Amino acid sequence: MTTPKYLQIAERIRTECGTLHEGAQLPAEQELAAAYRASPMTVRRALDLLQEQGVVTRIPGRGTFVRHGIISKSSALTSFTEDITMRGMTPGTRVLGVDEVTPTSEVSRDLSLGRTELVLQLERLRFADDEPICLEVAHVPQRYAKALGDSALVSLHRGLASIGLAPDSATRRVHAAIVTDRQATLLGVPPGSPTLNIIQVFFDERGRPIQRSNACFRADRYETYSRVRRAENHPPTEETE
Amino acid sequence: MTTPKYLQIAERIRTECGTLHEGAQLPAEQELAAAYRASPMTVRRALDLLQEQGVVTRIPGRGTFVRHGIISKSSALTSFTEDITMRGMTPGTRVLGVDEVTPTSEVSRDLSLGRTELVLQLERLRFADDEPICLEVAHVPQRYAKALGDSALVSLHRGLASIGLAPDSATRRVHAAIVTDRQATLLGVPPGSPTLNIIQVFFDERGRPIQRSNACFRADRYETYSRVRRAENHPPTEETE
DNA sequence: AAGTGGTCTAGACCACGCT
DNA sequence: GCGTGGTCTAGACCACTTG
Repeated sequence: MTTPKYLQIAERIRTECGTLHEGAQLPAEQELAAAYRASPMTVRRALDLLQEQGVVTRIPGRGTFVRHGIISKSSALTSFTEDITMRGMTPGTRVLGVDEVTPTSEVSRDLSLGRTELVLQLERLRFADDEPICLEVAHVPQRYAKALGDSALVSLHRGLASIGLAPDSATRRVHAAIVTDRQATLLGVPPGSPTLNIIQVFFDERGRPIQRSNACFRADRYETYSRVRRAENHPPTEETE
Repeated sequence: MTTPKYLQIAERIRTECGTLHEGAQLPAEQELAAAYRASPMTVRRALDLLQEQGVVTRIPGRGTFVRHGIISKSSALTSFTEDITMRGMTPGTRVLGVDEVTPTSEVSRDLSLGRTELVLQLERLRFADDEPICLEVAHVPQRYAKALGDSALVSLHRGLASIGLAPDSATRRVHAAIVTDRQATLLGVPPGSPTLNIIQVFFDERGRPIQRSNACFRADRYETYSRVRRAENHPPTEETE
């Protein structure tokens, strides 16, 4: 077994949750332990994970309950593929277009481009279990895109990483909007539907912008979930550095 | 001892880290277990917490090391007032209603309420520079609300903090929607306008849920912004596409 | 009183980084 | 080979909710 048992159990429970209705009660931890032939502590750890990811809620003295919000999760630097697989669904992608274009002023500013620099524009329709979820437009400075070749069509981040430009941090803006006609058609939602838009600018470890992404999600199938903590206050004594 | 031992140990190790220099190696888990007179699993859980909070780094086969350099979690736990002030605007609030109500099943789950427990519901219209931008509905378990009195009307978070229930962490869900008729009227936007909805559940330092908030923002006047970093795991693993 | 999750124990074995 | 963290066991007791 290369993958830890608690992760295997978490996956099995996660898919199990997919077949249950919202608010359904899961078997008690001891029963789960017996069912999956593991010790209570191991099952507990799997449930800890699922709770952290918003898949279940646990109420002391009551039980453990299913909680499918919509999709989502994103507190760290996550990709669409990670987000979807983490919810037990199968991600898919259809490339709609690849072009060299003159960037808009907003793209140019976000990527710190020179005045004459072009960008590679990659437009993709994203799926979860064969249903369209997201229309994404990505931009990469042309000087990086050349080194990418066709690997960009497979996985943009992996392609960038292979040429020494692994994303290390990102800025993220989230806002709501109404679908455009084109978005409505591609996403298969009626006109007037709301969308959740996430604009990210990725930076490598040296702080250079390497990619911008404008992702438009169906609001009825996607939400973000994250856990935040109060500012970390303590290095109480000194921070001379 | 009402507070769990692993939390006590985490606090002691945390303060211990404050007196050590960056990168200093902590004693092995077994030594820590002996020093704090706890079992290995309990110490492990304390270290899990500290690692998640960025206080220490653990490297398999090497050891556990102090890491008080970084901080700046993605988006910290902020209140509406802090948020608006930080954007250079002047916050304002109008209380629309205060009631004791039977919670919906969703509120009940999020706050881990007993089946018969009531909640204090506080509905507020929030302003930035005298313009309405957010309609917020907050819920507090009745057993806490009693100790609050009228201080809740001034500042909910400050009131909770004054009775020893300072928010320490929160879960945050963000999704998009279309205004209801009532929201449109209160926020002063036309029907069919998009909204950015943020549902937060606040927890005290012991992880007990103390408040839930459902905030509905005008999409034309509000977006979230955050900076995220790659997970601090090991350098070169995992995909980000 | 019964059932649930929350905590805790006192060990075990493994994979890994080192020398 | 040694020490480290990572996983896992098979129980135990407690606090809590519910009938």
